[in-house]
Amino acid sequence: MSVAPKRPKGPPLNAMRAFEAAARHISFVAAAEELNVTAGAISQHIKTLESWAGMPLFRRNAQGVELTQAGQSLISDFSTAFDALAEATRALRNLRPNADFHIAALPSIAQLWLPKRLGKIRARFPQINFSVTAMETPPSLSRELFDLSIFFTVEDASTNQICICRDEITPVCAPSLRERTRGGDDFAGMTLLHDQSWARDWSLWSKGAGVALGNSETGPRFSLYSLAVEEAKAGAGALIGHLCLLEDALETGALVTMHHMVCETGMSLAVQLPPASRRRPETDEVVTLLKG
Amino acid sequence: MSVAPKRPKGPPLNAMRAFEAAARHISFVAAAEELNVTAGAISQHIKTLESWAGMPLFRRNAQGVELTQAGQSLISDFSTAFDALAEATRALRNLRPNADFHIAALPSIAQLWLPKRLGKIRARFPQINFSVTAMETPPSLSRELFDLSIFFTVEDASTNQICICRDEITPVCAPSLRERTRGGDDFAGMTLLHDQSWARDWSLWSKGAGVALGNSETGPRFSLYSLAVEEAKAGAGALIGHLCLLEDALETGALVTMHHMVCETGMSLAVQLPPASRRRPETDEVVTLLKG
DNA sequence: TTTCTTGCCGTAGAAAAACTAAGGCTACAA
DNA sequence: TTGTAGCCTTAGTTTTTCTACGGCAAGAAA
Repeated sequence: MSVAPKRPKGPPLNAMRAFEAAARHISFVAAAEELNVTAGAISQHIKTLESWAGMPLFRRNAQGVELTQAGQSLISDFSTAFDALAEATRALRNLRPNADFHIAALPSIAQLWLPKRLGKIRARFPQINFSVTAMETPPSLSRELFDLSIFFTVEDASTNQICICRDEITPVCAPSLRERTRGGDDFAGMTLLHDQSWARDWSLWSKGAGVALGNSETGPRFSLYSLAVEEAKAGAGALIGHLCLLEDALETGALVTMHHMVCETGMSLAVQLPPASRRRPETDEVVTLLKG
Repeated sequence: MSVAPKRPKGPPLNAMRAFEAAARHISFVAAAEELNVTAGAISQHIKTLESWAGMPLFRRNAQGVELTQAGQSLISDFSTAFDALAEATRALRNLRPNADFHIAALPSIAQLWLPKRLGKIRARFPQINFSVTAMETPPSLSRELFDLSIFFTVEDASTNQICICRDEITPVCAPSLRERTRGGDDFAGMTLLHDQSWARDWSLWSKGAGVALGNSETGPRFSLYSLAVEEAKAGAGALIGHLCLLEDALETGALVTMHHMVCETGMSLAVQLPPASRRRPETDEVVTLLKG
């Protein structure tokens, strides 16, 4: 007879969210990072959903996943739904008058560029808690609860993006080291300091400036740019300076430029905002203070 | 410095779902029923959400809840979001070729009216599992995973509603009891059987037919109409018969009508369908078989 | 070839969330 | 006054969810 006693249950919401994130990134690890869990958790969620649906949604390859036909067909419905849910979440959060203001930024920006501006912003909005989350890749502002993000990106015409300054690079070092190469092009004997995630910087500048380097690959690597900056200040060698990140150090003389050639990387330090409908009321003023 | 290490977390999804349901029904109990949990669970979810938001969303009165200003302002965003999510869920479920087909129906309809039709439907779609869930109030077909519902409702012009027949009532009893009142209006000495949720039936008919009843309130009450029907068959007394539910019993002679007056209740036995975009492909044919 | 790296899987145990059950309170109606 | 309807709270249990860690396969690098 099969008169079921219970209402038919939908799949677990968290599993759906995991699927949506994984489908958007086409990667379990990326989804895991976005949701602040381990990849194993995502894997389990997806499996739950697949068993609920009765068919696989991802094809697992050794070097990554891809969506199956079935998975493909769901992505737009799910994205729409979770967009709407993010909107609702934002509405919920914005009920609170002085909710925390969340900023996402590249670690180097968070450490070297932001503090000075943040001071002014805090002074302007003393009742609001500003919190800064450092991360390597920009979060989706339509999904996550960040009120703005600051990263190096290529400029686009979007009105949600406010460009602060071009990313310009040139070698810098401690004053005590400068004399050796003053005016000349002799980097051969110099220790070159590298940032892990900006490994191409030295060769980029070398090419742009037309200056030959002994070997642009060798030298200590740092996982955080600010560590490399500290080493450079201590006289450990030459560093490719991103000028906008070194305002303070150059101003105080803790670091000095080593060459007159300055190259653009093609990126810009830019503020990214959520869609207009979802912004916090303080946003515009905060942006103004960031620019100033 | 307040450099937060973790990404800002949204509120728990289940709490949001609970809020949405509670806000839609303006009742924790109704929400609990829809979500198949206890009211206590809803209460906690709402509390979680309120503490996340930092302000109350419901005002608790002794005889029910009402939304606060803040709660009011959220309802449309949340409804939109969960509508979209329901859509996505449906898409997910419809991936499976022969997924179960879920029917919601009033208990009396499920027991007395549906079985005969369901037999034909099962014969037509042998590979599909049809399951029937009995409930007192129609589910929201845009939220829950039912493929159609069958209830007594007032007719409306909606294309999602297919009217099967008018609800007509007249007293019935076992043949052995009929002689006493044959042709006459003497219900005074008769035991009147009542259905709990159709308590007004006897007085409705009495008024419509112009027949005085000794006391239309007294007599055994049954929580399920089909129990009352069984009692009536056994000769326990007179029952207000809903003709469309008694086709079988009248045909086989297990019950007979007691009076020539038949009243309409103003309701109709009607099939309700989900929005067109979300229907199962089998739906139209199933409806045809239900009508036939 | 061998070794490294990346990204997913699986499992076991731990942590957190969600749920139920039961008792209580308030307001309204009979 | 009693009954009923609704919601609340708390405690304890069940279920879900997550982490940690070892494994495996494929491509890249040595």
